[in-house]
Amino acid sequence: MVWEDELSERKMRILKTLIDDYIQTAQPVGSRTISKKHELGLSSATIRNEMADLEEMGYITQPHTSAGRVPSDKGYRFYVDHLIQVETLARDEIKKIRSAIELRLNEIDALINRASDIVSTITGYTSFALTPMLTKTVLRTVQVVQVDEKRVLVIIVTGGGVVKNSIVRLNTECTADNMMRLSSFLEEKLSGKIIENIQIPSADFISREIKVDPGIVECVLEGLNVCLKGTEQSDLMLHGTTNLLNHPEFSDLLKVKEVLELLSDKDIIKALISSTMIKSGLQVQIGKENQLGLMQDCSLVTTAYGVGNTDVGAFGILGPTRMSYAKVISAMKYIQKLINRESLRILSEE
Amino acid sequence: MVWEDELSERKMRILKTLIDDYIQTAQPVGSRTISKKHELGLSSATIRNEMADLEEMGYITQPHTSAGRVPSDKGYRFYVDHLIQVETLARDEIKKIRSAIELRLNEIDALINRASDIVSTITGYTSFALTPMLTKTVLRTVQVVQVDEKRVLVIIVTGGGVVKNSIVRLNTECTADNMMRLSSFLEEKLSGKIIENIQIPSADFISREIKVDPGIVECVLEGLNVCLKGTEQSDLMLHGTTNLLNHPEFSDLLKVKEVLELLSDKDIIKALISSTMIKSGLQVQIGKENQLGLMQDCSLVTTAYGVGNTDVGAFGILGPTRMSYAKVISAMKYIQKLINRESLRILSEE
DNA sequence: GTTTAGCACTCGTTTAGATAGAGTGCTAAC
DNA sequence: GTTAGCACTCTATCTAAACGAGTGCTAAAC
Repeated sequence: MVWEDELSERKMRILKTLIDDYIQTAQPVGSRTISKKHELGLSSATIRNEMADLEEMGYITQPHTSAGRVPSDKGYRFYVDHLIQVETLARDEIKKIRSAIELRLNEIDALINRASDIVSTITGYTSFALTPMLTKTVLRTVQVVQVDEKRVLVIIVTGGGVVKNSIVRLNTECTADNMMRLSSFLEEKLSGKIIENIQIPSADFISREIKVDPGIVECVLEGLNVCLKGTEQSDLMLHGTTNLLNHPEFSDLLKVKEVLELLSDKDIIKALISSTMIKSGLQVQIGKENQLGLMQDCSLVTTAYGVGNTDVGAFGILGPTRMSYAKVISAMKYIQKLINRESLRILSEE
Repeated sequence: MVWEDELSERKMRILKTLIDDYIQTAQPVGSRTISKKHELGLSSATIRNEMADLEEMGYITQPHTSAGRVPSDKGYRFYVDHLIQVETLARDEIKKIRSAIELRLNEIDALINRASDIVSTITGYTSFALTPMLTKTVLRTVQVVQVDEKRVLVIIVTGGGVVKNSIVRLNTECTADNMMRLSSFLEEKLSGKIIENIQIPSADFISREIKVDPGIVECVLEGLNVCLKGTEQSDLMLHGTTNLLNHPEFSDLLKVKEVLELLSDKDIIKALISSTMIKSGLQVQIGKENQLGLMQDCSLVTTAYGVGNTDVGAFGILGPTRMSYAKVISAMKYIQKLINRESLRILSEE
């Protein structure tokens, strides 16, 4: 096995040209094509020799003897790590993105939804987004509201204007006055705190403090807990699922079905994305690098977004291994920057 | 053109046999197949004659000269209206349905979601459901809650335990006391009423009545309106989208893409279903009978569900024209009955 | 030593023609 | 009215041949 450093300048140029061409055409690329279409000033024979080397090193492969070469996962990896030149987005693409993001939406979920949508239409692949975990934002308000004699509604408003609520059934009746006292007690003790740091006082303590039946307090706290738990779950959004079908690698119906079925299982996709959130910054998973056996012909480009220095969610795009990495990466980076800015505005106090 | 009444007993039997067979095999059915596989006691030649008649009358067609016959839309229509024998569900299917529906979910949306899911797995087609319009249920509670100096949260709880909320920004600061008065005023005036009958009092009137700045009242009422509007919108749920791909009529990738794209446009599907909600009871739209050009090879079986006598939502299944109507219809009827019963429990006062 | 032209060879793809088979309509007999 | 028989039609499948893109190797040129 030869070291990557030993890839000569020329080999790298040839590899890049080959991958660029393959990304465009989806057809195995021959030596003649490379020497003709792209001005390297080399004959096809020379390129043939170099390609034989590249194949031996594992960067490219031959589908069969008399076909051109196709990049391997290792080839793509090298391409993404060293050869890619970041594309600048077209002016109208930038405009599209900006106008979509800068609509001054007041809900963070809507913002993320929109961002995911735009990134899928611009790249032409499938995009997904994980709405933010709100556990790192502040709790703005807690309120307990009576619905009828035996049911109350617990509501919290988090930073980002996201509202979570939960209806709980009490085992004994409760007066409006009691509820009010409980409500303002919780409001006073909890609002303004970072959600994940919140320690809910014990039901007994509260009960003594404000003279409300402990059973009732217990139930309400349970509802509150559900609300707080709700801030941990983030929703998955998908856009442009059918974009996959535009690419020849999905011309096999069986494969299409497999992938679409996989995509409709939100839990799997969530797990897949969450796992990439550990490292921050943009990440590219090429082919078999991702965990899912069924998606070995796909690549995943993901990035976390956040507020200040804390990542709260992630989004990314899914496409065939032969994807236009340059374009995808540049679009993602740009959108991520905008999201970070906007979410800062929404999630932190204005 | 011959009248439908003139279809002889024997022609009807042949038509039914043909459609039954075609539904199973998806292959054009020949005269020999009919005479052999199914005991009509007639030779293929006789059946050929009858089939020629049926073709002339428009119930069946020939894809090409030397192929068997295939039911036309008209044929399916006659089949559904007159020939179908309602299938009884298998015992384990009934069990599946019952245990899914009778989980005693407390939110109507979750119930509908589950029902839609189960109907898609049982039939093997794609199912969709429109969550109920809640405008005909009572408003249980209205509450106005202060989030910070300049923002308040308006919350309503409807019958069925569905909570809608809206955050509004005030143009002037507001005291907690004012909010409280406004909140209890609205609660007193509006709660207990059927939502669609609610007439919101004018801001001026309320302002005079409880001595709160009219600008503030105005803003809050706007939020309230958003909440009430929210009860009119029903959500669309889809299940088993990829089931479509199991059927040979969707072996063409282009068609698959078209249909999937159509399905991902929720507004179009909503409109499609809503239009069938006008008539109550189970409805079957066969082939070109539906409005959407792209879905001319599909059939739609829909039914409204409701509480008591008022329909509040709809659900249904989408499959190829060659679908197993008997099975679908029996499953749908059964589930509809269960939903009606359950939703009555959830939506009306207990 | 590197590059290139030339050539034989491989192997998948396309094309055309032949074949098989399913199904029909019609006629004549039952 | 029903059925057996037969000629005919048309599609789907199979086969073989031609095609062509691309390679590796060798020997000559730079």
